[in-house]
Amino acid sequence: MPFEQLKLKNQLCHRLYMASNSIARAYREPLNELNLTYPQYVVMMALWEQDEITIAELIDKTAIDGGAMTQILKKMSDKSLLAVIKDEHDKRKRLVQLTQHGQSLKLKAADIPKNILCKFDSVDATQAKQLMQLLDLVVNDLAD
Amino acid sequence: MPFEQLKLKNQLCHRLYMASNSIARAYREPLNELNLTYPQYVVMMALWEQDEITIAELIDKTAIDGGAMTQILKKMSDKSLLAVIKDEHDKRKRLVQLTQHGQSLKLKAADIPKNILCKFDSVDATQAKQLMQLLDLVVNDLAD
DNA sequence: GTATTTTAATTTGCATGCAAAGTATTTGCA
DNA sequence: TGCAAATACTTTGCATGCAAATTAAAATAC
Repeated sequence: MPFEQLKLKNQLCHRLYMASNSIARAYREPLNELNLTYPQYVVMMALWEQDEITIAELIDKTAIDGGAMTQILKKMSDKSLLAVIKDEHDKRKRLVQLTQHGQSLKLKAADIPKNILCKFDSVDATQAKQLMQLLDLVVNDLAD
Repeated sequence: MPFEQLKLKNQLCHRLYMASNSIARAYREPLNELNLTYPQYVVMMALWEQDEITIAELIDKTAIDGGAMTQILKKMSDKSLLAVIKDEHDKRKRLVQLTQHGQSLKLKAADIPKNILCKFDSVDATQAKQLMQLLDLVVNDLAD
């Protein structure tokens, strides 16, 4: 069959595109209640794990684009979720620090993962873990 | 361990986010040579499979947002890849039709999938198929 | 047969993702 | 010491993804 490799049903990239958009869409409602967008939620998760890190470290952990990160942090700062402060040791760097409000939001977010997971009727824990491992392989192979 | 469910390393959504962005980034270079963006490439693949379909069908096949589709088709039309024509039977609908140029681009695109696949050192064909099946489960479970 | 509802697209406003250019510091090296 | 190269961010311009409002036409209801 000619051009079989160009059919949409055979494209891993298109599956990833759809799956990524689908799951981001699924997060929209619960995140709206926290007044967070999905990338902002990712930033929050990174900071809940480790607070007061540089923007570069945040970019490394989240894989969010640097140009976008500046804007995202500005909006989050405007919402008093975090503050961006100067690093006195290296004035090129800036440190990101959660506010009390930002820290306290962790409690309200705690139920979100479970509420998303319960939408998966066909994917059990084993398959989810397997999926994550395969995605890690993809990401690593494509890393510069 | 408290809040384990909020750690980035446990988030399927973040894996999908990174994998989807990574692979879209990998397509950028080869697609630049065809003067196509990734969503435009998806539209082309859909049309190479079946030409002269309605915008709604194209949205259904590609899972591209309707609002974005209008803009994408306009740009592709400006590049003479396709034409959007009225459906005489139902004046609400519009049909998308590849131009000769659009059709001929299929030949130049034929090698792209292979060139992307060869970047995957750690993912063999079996794993790729498995990954696609798992992604299909995710997409189906999250479908409205 | 006309009003209501549904369907198909477009438009608008906001939030990224990304490449490329620009700015401020710090490093490293001659 | 002095300056080129590397770092850490920010800014800008373009292309979506998405929700919500809008427009046009067809399908249904009464």
